[in-house]
Amino acid sequence: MIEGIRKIYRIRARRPFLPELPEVENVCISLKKQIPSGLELKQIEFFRMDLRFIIPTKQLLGLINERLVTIERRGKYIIFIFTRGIMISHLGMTGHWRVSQTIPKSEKHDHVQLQFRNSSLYLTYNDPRRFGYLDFINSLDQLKKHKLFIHLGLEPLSEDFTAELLKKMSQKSERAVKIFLMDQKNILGIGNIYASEILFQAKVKPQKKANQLTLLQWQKVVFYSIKILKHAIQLGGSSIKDYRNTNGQSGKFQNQHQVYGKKGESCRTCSSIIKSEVLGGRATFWCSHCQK
DNA sequence: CTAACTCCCTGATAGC
DNA sequence: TGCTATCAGGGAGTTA
Repeated sequence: MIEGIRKIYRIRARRPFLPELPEVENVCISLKKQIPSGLELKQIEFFRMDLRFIIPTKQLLGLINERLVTIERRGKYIIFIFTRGIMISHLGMTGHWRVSQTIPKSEKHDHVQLQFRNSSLYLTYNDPRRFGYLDFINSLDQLKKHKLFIHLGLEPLSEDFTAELLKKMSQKSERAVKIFLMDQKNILGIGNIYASEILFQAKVKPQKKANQLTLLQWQKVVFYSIKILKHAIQLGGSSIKDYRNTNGQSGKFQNQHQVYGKKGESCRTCSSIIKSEVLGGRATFWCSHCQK
């Protein structure tokens, strides 16, 4: 029993912060709260340029003296819209932004720092694994043509996200439905954790081929995608409000996991043992009794 | 065209 | 105590 508890704590402590749609949404919400629109960018400092891609430093420096208009999310991307020019941020696996009201104490893996005028507000990008990246574009029109955005799929919290459309999109796909869900060309923002959780609630086995799901099963996938993502946004929103003091690692959503990271534990619905398997190179968890 | 595989990177962990 | 090997994961790039 005690060994079981120890095991759970070990897994929780080890679990990294994985920015999927709800986490990125919360980052955007807290950034918007802390950085009032209209602030003018005073300075950008680059401590290193080699993230996932080389940061276009010259172009980003062009944002100096521009005012921040707003911050938006597209899938897992954060879009900082300035009066002239846009900064795109992807957090990869371990990226996070922190806001401080005073000169920030430098931390290991800080890569970029923005300073705003007349408020001594600082925005620092930290990313240990450097899977994240920053880019620059001139306007929102260019966003649609951006090579990283041109193939992006459905926003799951939009009206386009319907079972009928998913069924149509998956008609020819022989891939496992979990891989289909995680493919950003199909749906935005669903990562490894939420894919397992959504399929558990929808009672669909992750290995089932995407083109073999019935309309009813797609309806369940859509319903629980929206429900779980919204729920996770709410929980993250409540736990991340002291965002500037944290590095984003403290969300409450992980306490809601039914299957992810629970290999060998009992299913909360039927008490069967949760199974685990690597699918498409990613750890996958499911209940073979509940999910067909 | 689709799908599968490889690789990038660091910190946590296991094994010795 | 410290060393080395292994692994996780988003997703672009490469190969089949």
